[in-house]
Amino acid sequence: MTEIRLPDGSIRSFEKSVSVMEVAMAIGPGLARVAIAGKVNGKLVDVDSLIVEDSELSIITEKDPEGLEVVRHSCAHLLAQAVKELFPDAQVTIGPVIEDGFYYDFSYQRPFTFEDLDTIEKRMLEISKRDLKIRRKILERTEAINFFKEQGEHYKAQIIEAIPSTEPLSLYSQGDFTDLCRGPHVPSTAKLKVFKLMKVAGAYWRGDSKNEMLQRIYGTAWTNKEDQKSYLHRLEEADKRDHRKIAKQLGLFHTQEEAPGMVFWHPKGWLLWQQIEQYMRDLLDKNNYQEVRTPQVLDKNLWVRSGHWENFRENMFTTHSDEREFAIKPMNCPGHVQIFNQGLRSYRELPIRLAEFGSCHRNEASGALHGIMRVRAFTQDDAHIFCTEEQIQSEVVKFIDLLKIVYTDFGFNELLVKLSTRPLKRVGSDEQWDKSEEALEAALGEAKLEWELQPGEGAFYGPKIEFSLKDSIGRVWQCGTLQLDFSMPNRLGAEYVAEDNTRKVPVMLHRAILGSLERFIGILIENYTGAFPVWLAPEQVVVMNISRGQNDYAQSVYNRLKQDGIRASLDLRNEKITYKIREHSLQRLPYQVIVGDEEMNTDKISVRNRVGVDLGQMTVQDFVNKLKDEIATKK
RNA sequence: GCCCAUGUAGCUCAGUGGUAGAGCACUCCCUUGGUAAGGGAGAGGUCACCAGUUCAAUCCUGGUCAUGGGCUCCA
Repeated sequence: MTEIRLPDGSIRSFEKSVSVMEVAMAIGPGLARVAIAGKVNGKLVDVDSLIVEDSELSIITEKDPEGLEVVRHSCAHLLAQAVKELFPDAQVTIGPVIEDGFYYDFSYQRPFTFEDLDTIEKRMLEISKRDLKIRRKILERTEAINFFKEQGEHYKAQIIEAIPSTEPLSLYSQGDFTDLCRGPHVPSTAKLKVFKLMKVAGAYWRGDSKNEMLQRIYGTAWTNKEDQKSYLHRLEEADKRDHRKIAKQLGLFHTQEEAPGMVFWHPKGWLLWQQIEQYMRDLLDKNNYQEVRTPQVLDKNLWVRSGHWENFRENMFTTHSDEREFAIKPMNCPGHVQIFNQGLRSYRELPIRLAEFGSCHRNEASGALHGIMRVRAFTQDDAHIFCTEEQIQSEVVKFIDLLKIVYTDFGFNELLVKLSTRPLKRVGSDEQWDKSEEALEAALGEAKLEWELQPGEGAFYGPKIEFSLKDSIGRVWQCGTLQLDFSMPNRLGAEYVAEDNTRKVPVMLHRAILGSLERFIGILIENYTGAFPVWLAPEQVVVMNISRGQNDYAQSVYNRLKQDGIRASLDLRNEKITYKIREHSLQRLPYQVIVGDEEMNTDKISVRNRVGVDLGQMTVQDFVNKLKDEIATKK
């Protein structure tokens, strides 16, 4: 007797062992038709796998998130099969599920082309139509290795050798194609109908640049056409938001060959930057930070002492003068410690919070650069808090409070938190790491945040908390960070006089809310598609005349707006009003002010907003009040 | 850094082994027009850079630089 408990709580009994599919049949033929996999006691299995003891079972269909994953995984196999049929010399390696799809890495003598992708995709459809049953079997280790070696699949053999001998080795076959795989898979290739190959790219075997470069084919897969369509649509929408494209259209900044990874900020882009910087400056001041400024170039010796020379050297630009070697700062922390070190500090002064809009340079790999999201010269909203161990928790909590305010003000309402612990390459003793990791956990608890653990992802000098935000189309961006450092203050000789008159080393918290201003602005551009809220918009209002007769009046309106601190511009060009409206609309200006004879005669203005709504006539003062209200509330 | 793709006017992009074209933008002229493109004329390019092949290279070949997509989501 085998008792199967279903998700609705009902129990079905079977004479003996029963397969997932048999249970589905027993429930109903409709369910059996759409069954893709089963979840037995929380573990995903194939539909033909046998249940030998009393278990909890849910039948997984296309409607379940797990079902979609299984479909994607099977699509990866379908891709591999198609490639093997078309290019028998290609060796298969791995083919996992990723967000929105899957990929498969192949070893092949030449890169795949877009034409190949087309051919492969057609073959995949064809194989899908063949309705090949997908079958699982378990093999002995040596048997499996020999099987793949005979097939010339040396990567697969390597993979097996790396699998712990305690685990069973399962193989999946569909037609003539067999792949090593943990599974589960859909019961037949016919279940795979909605997929699309997206791109080819090089990828190192096991992600290590010392290994062979494999050919990776990316695909997307869905359980129905509508989902795929909406996914492709989302990609298009994201593409429209591309900060590089919008920045060009709006004249915010540019980059050029002579300065790879560095940004030329244009007047409008710099205005946007300044809004953000000034906003942060005010907030930091209110929260008892003190702003400082430290040198760009510092003697190599200091970087040796700080540990950067050993741990970060490959990312540092260096220079020299006479016989001395210098490095351009990749981080602000050593500089801030130098300020802390001036004079004898008392515990009474702590915490000391030193902030800097610190301009840093890091020599990122050329292939890592990306628009202004990943650059070599960037500015952080950086600060270092020097405090006692007892103060850590409250400082972390205060920081989190501040960070929440900032994200909300910029229009981001969802916060994701990760705690990263000690990496392999690190400085400091294990005791220090224990202590610092515990302190961060405690603070997160106090701030009542949900968080995720990332073991081994900490900085070399301490554990860290990473704060990510979600943008208007659901993309996640990691921006804020808080890193605990028990090590650098000691290395750089920072100390204070404690209450008991002994000398103690302060704890240092590295922290940023926006991260890199460059990247944050990139995120803002994409989040708002360049249509910034009034408080951020580089140009808030344009004043336009209908015709020449109102030139002086338009000029006076413009002057009044400027007097009131509104970022206005004046467009008196000899063009039709429709033409001007179109141009400024494309520039995403929040408001357009139109003045013709009517307005001139009544000393009013006509106001039009960004989405084309005519707000009617009003006085300049009323308009200014409206704008000031929107600026103050950051709408 | 590595793999692939791309680099033509300010922008977006066509195009060809015989030294290049469109639209928009720009300049000038006409037009002074009430809520997303009025009309005309003109100017503008060492076809990323450096070599090579060729009678001839923007186009073919090689290299360099830059940009874009990937490169720790392990059977």
